[in-house]
Amino acid sequence: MSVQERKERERAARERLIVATARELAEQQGWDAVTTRRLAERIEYSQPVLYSHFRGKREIIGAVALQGAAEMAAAVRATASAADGPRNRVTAVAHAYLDFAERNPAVYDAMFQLDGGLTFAAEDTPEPLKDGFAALLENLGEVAGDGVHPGLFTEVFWAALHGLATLTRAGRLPPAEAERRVELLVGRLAVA
Amino acid sequence: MSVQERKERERAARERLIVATARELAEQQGWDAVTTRRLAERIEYSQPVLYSHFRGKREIIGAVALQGAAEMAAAVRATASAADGPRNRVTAVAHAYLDFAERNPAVYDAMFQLDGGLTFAAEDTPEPLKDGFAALLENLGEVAGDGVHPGLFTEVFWAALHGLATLTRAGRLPPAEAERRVELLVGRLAVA
DNA sequence: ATTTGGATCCTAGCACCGCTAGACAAGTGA
DNA sequence: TCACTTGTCTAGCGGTGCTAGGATCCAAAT
Repeated sequence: MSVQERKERERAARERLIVATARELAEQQGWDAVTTRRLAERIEYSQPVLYSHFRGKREIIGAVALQGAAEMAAAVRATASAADGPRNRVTAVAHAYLDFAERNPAVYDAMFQLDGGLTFAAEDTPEPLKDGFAALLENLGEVAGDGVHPGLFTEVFWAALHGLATLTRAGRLPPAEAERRVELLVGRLAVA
Repeated sequence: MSVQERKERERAARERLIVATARELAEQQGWDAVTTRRLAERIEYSQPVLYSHFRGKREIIGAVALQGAAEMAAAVRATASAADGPRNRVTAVAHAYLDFAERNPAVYDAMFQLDGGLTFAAEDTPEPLKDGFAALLENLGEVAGDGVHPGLFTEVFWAALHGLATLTRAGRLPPAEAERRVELLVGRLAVA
């Protein structure tokens, strides 16, 4: 059985290599540059090998997105736990979110702009995605205010952050005043 | 000179036909289905004709985006002018914006998700885009609150609407509670 | 030790994409 | 009527995601 186990290990390692390489290539040159040919060449296998791990390019994007969701959840939790008081936590979460989006634009695209074939807001939503939302909920729910459902509040806050992240990065908003926009958003939405 | 004028008229008409057909096709089957071949076939000309009007597919997307921006600005102004009181106007604007995004998903994509080669937030930004932002500013600026720059407030409000629009349509947010999210957003952000 | 069978991987190719060079026809002015 | 410009089309380039079918290699069975 040892032989089979080794093969499975190697196969899993190659799958991780594919995802990591796709992510790396996307961050370096954008998702348009992530073609199945280039990706195959980088991992030093032929194209069809990709399709023995994933149904297609979409699923590779989805895998990068899941990895990103887990990292973002961790980043949010780490920043939030270092802040004291609900209000400071909210500010910290907002910054952690926007920083992640800015520092990992390709991963952020995989999560929210591209079609990774992932299901959101449903029962069969993959765990990392649910957990990413949970990380926001944990820290934002406490400033939802009386009579406001924490989940709903988190959705609105998240949507606002998402809007800021995407519009800023696409050049729709001047980056200079980013910090003041965050302050305004947190100041108005969060009920201390 | 009359012959030349007629030709110019016909040429302008054909250009409008291209944009209208691209938009129609995108709304019917999504932007992925808008290929230069299919588009050429629908307007009953060959592919190269498209390139005598536009530099490429990107510019066609941009033309649809500009058309959409003008329509959205008109929709926002029309809805806002029918509401009395600053607060009602803000709610009306939010609904007009989200309705437009929901009813014209392909146009909204052309404006904000796809690359139409347009410049935003700069001097050489095309007029319809500036005017679209102006339409928001006119109605949102009055509820920015003391000491808050109306432009900055509008940017934040717009970002929030954009986040709601995109996340909802991409299935990231359950559509059921859309109305309550708008209420929460307007209630918190707008200073009466 | 040899053979066999199955897993693994690659070469080659399909249909499609955005885009363009160059041939061809149609209409204009002399 | 003839030359010429203008407009349009056919054909094709290099690229895309994806897959069929054959070659190879290696573990298990004889």
